[in-house]
Amino acid sequence: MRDLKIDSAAMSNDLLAWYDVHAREMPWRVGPADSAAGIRPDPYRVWLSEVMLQQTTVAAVRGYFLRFISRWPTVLDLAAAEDADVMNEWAGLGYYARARNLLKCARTIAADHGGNFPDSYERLLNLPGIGPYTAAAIASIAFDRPETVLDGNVERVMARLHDIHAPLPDVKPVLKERAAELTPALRPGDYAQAVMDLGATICTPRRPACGICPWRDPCAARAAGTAAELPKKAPKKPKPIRHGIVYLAEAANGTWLLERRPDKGLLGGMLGWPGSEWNGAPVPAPPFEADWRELDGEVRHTFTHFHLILRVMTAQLPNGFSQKADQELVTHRDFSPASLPTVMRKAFDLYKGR
DNA sequence: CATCCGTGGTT
DNA sequence: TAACCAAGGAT
Repeated sequence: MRDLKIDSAAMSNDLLAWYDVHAREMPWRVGPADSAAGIRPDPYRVWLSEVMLQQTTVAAVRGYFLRFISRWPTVLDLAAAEDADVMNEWAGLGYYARARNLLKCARTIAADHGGNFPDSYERLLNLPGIGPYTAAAIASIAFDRPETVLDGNVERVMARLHDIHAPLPDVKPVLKERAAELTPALRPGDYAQAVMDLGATICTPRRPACGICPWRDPCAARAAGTAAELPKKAPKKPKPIRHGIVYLAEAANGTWLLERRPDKGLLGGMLGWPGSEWNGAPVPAPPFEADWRELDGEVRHTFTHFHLILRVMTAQLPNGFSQKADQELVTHRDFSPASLPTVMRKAFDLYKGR
């Protein structure tokens, strides 16, 4: 097996040359020309975008990022925000622990770091919501430090470049080593984004465009004809089907009864409809006694580790209803389906379209 | 360390 | 349509 170390400088140069021409435009990104001239992006924007991009596509993030930046232009603005405002703005993006940790992190930056992000991998790693990937991404992209990012793109590119057939996630440390060998001392931030752009646009999961890849010559999987089947992954567990019942109660004046879910667990910290537990055989749990009517149809939604089928009940919210601790009466004026997690919005859509 | 944690687009 | 996939982190 040839030693890629010998060619690593040439390879990173080839990739950067490709990136100089093909870098994708993103609202949080400083283009390669400006970056090469020494202009760094705002660390706040890099951090915000990287957290939003965790397990999430660029297309889905773009609008959320622009709305957050518009509403909270600096990390100090975000640190001073109300919890509910941030959670409402995050609604629909998923993985809601990210939003809770985002606020924790912003407040830590404000209280302990004078409003400035630390510029080293180690100190970034200590902040809530920042793991190995995000710490390396911020250190390299915002501060141009030669840290190695390892995300799904980089894993795929390295597995193919070296024709590694051992399955993820066990092989991850090996891929990290291979990636580190290629990380250049010059323009490491651009390099990090270049590898990820390469994975997103050319070295794609299916049907990689090997013919136009800047690394087509050194790629071992291309030579072996195995690129499309890499990286190998451990088989996934089947998703069970769970059932639940939600209760939509609207008062005559248009006020809705909602519940703020506990911070931990599924949809933690988000607003939702009162309802049963979600399991094999849900026990009805109406929030008040009434003549509940079941809507035709059902809500189907798939979470990370289970499928959910919801029955939707409706009744009129009585005048003078006194809510419990975690319940909220949201007036017609304040009610916005967009501030609900998607499964809850689906239940509302079923009601609206009845 | 295995499990938990969303969502929308693509194939 | 069911499965796969995406700029992962916390516990």
